Amino acid sequence: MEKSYSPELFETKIYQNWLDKNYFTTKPDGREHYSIVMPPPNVTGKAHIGHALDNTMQDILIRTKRMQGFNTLWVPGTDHAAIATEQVLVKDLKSKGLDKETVGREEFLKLGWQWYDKYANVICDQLKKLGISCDWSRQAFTMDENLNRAVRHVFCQYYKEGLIYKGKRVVNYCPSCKTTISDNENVHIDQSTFLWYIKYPFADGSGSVVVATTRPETIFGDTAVAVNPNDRRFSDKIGKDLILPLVNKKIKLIADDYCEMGFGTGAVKITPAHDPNDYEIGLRHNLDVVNCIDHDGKLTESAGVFAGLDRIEARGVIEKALADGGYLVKKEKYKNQVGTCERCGSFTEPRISTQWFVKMKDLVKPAIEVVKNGRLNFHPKRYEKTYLNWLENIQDWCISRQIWLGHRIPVFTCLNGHTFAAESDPQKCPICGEKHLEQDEGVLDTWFSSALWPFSTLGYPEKTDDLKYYYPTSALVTGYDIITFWVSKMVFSGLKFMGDVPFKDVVIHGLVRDIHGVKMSKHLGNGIDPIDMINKYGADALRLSLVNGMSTGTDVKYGEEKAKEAKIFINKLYNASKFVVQNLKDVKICSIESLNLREKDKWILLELDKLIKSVNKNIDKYAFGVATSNLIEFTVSKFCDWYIELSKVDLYGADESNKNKTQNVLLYVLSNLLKLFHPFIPFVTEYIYQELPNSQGTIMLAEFPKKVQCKRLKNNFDRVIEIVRLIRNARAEFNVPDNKNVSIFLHTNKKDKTLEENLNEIAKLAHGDVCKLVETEPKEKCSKIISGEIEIMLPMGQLVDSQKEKELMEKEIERLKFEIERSKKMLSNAGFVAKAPEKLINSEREKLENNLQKLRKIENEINSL
RNA sequence: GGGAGUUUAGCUCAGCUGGGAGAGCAUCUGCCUUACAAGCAGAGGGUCAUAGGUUCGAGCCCUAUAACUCCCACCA
Repeated sequence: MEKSYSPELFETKIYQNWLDKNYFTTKPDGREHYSIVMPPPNVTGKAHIGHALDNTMQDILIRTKRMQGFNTLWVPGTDHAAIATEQVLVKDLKSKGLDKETVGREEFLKLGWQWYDKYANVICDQLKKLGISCDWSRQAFTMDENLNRAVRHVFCQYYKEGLIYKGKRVVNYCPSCKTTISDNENVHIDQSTFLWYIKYPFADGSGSVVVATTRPETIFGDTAVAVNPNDRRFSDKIGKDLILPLVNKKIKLIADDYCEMGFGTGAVKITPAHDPNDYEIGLRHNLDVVNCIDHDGKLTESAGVFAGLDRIEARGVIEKALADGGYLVKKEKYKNQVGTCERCGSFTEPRISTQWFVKMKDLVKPAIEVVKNGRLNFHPKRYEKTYLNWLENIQDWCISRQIWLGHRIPVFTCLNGHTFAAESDPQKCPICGEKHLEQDEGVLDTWFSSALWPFSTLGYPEKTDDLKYYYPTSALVTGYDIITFWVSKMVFSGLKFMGDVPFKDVVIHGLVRDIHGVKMSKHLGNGIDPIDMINKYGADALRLSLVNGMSTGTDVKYGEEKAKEAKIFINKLYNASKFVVQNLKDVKICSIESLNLREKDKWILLELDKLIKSVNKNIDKYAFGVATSNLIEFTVSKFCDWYIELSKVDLYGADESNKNKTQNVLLYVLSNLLKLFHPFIPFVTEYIYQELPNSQGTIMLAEFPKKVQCKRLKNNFDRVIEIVRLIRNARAEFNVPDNKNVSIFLHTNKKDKTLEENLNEIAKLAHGDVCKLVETEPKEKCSKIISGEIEIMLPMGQLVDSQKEKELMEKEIERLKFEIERSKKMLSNAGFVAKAPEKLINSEREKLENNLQKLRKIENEINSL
């Protein structure tokens, strides 16, 4: 083994070896399956720390299950992220003085594919550095031809069943991305703005109505003013004409329940083309729909002289015009929320347009059902609420986008006006035979294809063996931010087209934030590049640092320090392993059970057994953070601090039989520990495993430990640990430095095999030149410590300050008295004695007895001083 | 407006169905002991947000309050 832990020396090599040996690829067989589909990152993106977390968690599951003997499949892939990519391409064209239209759709799509091809493997290559064990031979892309087949199949199925319709709606529109976006992608942010109070005079000159609005620039789209039907202030005026300021058009004062009497002035302007509520009101009252903002976000000709103004600039201009005309009553500060585009951040514009929709109400019912009846489980469970809440209030899904990249809507119209959907490009109209067909201009929402991911990647719509064997998948691992976007869509799609849930467990993790809890962003420059971390600390350190101590569903605060710490720990594991390996050169390997085990061996094996059970349990619960803390705690505080230190007595001693026992136990514990650690830190565990004398093949395919293969592990070794601790404490209290050896004398009235067996060990760990059991007190002046039946005597001679000794004893007496009081109080509580479990009462009585005994001994001691 | 989460040591967080408050980092002390100074040994440090309640017993359960965070929602 190399002298020190240097992941850069072996990580890449090991990964290549795994790939070469095809350890990640799999196909259906007779075993039980365990499958995961990777949430596809954007193909043009860079791996960020969130991907690292997401994929590490999946890899932990896959590696564990693989070692447990399952047929494990992990399908990797990428998403085409149409809007984002199109934006980049448009910008690129612009820099060359071109635009989409001049290039043309066909050419533009070619550019798109060039772009996708260029990036196809960038992010996946980055993810490979993490060590993830997915089946790269199945790498998918949401724009792949077979995925397109799935998309069109599903679309046509919906279409046939009347679940897809084309409709006029007010939808969110991003004037910067120039496309419709779904409600999900429309993020509301708080803004400080104003409420403008505008006077709308009655046409007959009988006064006016004042309306309050946050959007004066939409005045040109007003086709009515509404008040509440129960509002007395207006009851005699309903139905009268008003003059629309600046436009001088007549509009009606109408009554509609939507208006709240208490808000603003009680009157609200109605702009059906630019507000979903107003649109509904417009339908009820049969109002005109006037578009006053176009697809560039500029005022239309309906704004007369103001036409062509940008909607945001227009606000000030209109305000001035209104003021000049005497229409502006007042303007007051106001806080509200506005929609912004998730991608580009610009204000979205509710705009009336014709779009394609999927009817959601019925589609979603089974998706609600499976969560309620437990066929699909969220971890942690509380995220079921997010999911259910969204599905129960579902609106129809706007699936059309006005861009060119992506899956084009497979709807065609012939010259005779027949419209139909087709799975493959048709030659003629199926109704009239007309050959001249026009395809719908729009493309589908990216999520339309991602919704099919768990089965489209397995071959759908073909009924493949993969699909039969690996579907439904076992778990989906993703962030909570994507539950409504994606998880819900996969669930109803899976249920609809496969007749079963797409996965049984949804494992939710949080966002990775910076060390102060702030969301990482390019803008703030607080992002941490996972590839940097890998280069500096190794992939294992990155993985461990992301997962250790995390709890599912909660945000992770992450700083470089954590990777550093993780590397320090792995270094410790590495060094411990190096120690073991170096001392196994002459080992005669035999089964643990065949050895005549000593107390200390049983002790570490029992601890290992507890660890194995806890790791298994916590991986099953997706509590990876608990599993790693337990692993680390065992490694450092049990294996390194105690067993390895104890082992030196035998390894450097003369007794061959004891040496061999120790060697075998070391080997057994270490190889089990490595296996348990492997899903979390795959590289270093593989590296070390290959150095072990009993390793066979890769650790990846070794059996994941279920329990220690040995019975009768009960032991009393904790007593030895306790004694060592007491001696160390005493030494520290009396300022006896570690490099000064002191003899250790133990006295007990009972025969104590554990002690007899471990005298050398105690001497070694407590820095004694010798450790002896004695019948009587030695002649030297000793400091005495009581541990139950055992008296520990340390002849520290002149090092000991008897005053100090007395103080310590008094302190101990204080403590004991306090404890005794406490026990007495509890035991004299009638309620406690009557109702508490017997076990607890007994242990309390025992404690009291012990403490009383100790107290007597120490009091004797202090008196004799 | 609706919903969820958080509040425990100086910092970051564990604490599973209620039975004597934990870890890591940081701080202090001693040690270069032949796996590891990226280390070892020891120590200090907490009214478990607040107020009530249930219970023999509450960090944990119930009720209210406060602060912070997030998600959802069409109040002009």
